[in-house]
Amino acid sequence: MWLLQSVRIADIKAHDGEDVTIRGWLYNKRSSGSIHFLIVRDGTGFLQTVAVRGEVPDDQFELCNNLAQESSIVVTGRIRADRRAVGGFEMSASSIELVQMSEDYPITLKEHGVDFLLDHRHLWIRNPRQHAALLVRHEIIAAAEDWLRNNGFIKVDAPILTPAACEGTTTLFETDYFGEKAYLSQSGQLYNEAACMAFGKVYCYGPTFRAEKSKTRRHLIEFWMIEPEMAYATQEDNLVVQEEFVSYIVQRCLANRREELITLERDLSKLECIVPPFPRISYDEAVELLNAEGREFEWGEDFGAPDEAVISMRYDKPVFVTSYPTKIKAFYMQPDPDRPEVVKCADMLAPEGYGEVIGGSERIHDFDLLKARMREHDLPEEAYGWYLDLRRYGSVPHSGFGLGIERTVAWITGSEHVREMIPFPRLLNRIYP
RNA sequence: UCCUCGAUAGCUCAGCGGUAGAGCAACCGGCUGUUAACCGGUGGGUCGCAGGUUCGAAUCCUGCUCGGGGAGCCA
Repeated sequence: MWLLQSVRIADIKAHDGEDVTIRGWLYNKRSSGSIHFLIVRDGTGFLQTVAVRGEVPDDQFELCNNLAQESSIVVTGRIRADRRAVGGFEMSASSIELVQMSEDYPITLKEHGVDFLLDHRHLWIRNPRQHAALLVRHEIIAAAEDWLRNNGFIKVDAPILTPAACEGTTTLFETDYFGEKAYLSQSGQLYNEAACMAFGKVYCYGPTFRAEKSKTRRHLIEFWMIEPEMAYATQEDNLVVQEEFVSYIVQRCLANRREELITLERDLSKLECIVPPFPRISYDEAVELLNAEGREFEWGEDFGAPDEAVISMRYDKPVFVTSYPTKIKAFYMQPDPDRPEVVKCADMLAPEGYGEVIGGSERIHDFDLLKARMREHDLPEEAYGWYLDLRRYGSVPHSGFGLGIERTVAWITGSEHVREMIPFPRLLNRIYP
């Protein structure tokens, strides 16, 4: 019964004046002859404990001389407010019990290189900044699921092993499925479309895999996506849902993870203004804008990262870029009936240059049109028979989108790189630890 | 795949033709209010790998390997 009896450092303020026991690890130590300052972490926070010679048993005081970083210890003592302690509270220790002595913990409090830290990711996640970012990630996922649940979406998960590509045929991880080829999922969307015809509003949350040789601060080989899909929803409905959804997530992080955002030195004013409605700009307007900025961009090309940055930097909220050319978008996107050369879609670009966090569209609901588009894209009809069925039995206009979790975490935490936004990143040529 | 930068002590780096350095970490000692504590001492390196130039290479040249940043690719 340790877990239930222990006090969590996160709740320490409620125990001012009480004797409590903390079960944790030694984050750092400062010693001064007859006094030791032990900074203990327990997974929920950090607490300075003070061990004074004479106030703890002598053998335990001597133990502190040799106590190494990340040794596991159980500390008991009285909690009291003290301005000299980071966090405003500290513990006067009465007993220090060693669980296991750590030896030569590799990650020191000084600077380290990226390669070294990634090789020690299993330990790096104990670091305060990494810890804070992953707590924000947790909040983002919880907030997203709460919003969807509260708005009538049913969680219907999609398979990871799939018989055919959801999108283009490049960049898939191939595996063997009892003698047949199978691929790791790139999106749960096609299955979501089936599910939304059964449940109305659905979502899936899971990992997706891209075998792209991308080496940028915005790309992971394995990343997580949350994908809502709605029957009888137009692209206009889709955009309203997206701005409500994303605003809720941001405001929840501000409310519940303010301390972590402060640890990460995030400028909170940049998040406080994230409320609906979000600005919208059409692809056509974006092209004009880029040319006005001197980037020589031709209609029909896809935006590169620098182009997205130019567009998003003009706004202090996420911006929707709508109506992309049909040619550069996925086969299932609904062409605009008045202008078939563009589709009813939108990418949501996060502010401050964080790039695309959402891609969404209205899907084609007409059987013949979908079949024609699949032929244009050379997709094997036999693998997509079930998908075409959805246009055969009660097809209706429907829309959906996918939110990339790690890019969203990077934006909300104000972080440089998505690799630190997931506990164990899979990167180009890196699958350890 | 392309451009670009890099690889020296456990870590972060300096040294850039004349036989290897610092800070931190480790270990020993000192200190009753530290905040990446501080002060003194000790140990620790085939200078990524393979060739070449040179009297002499961590240092210059070539190739390779690995990594960073960027581009491309990328709902």
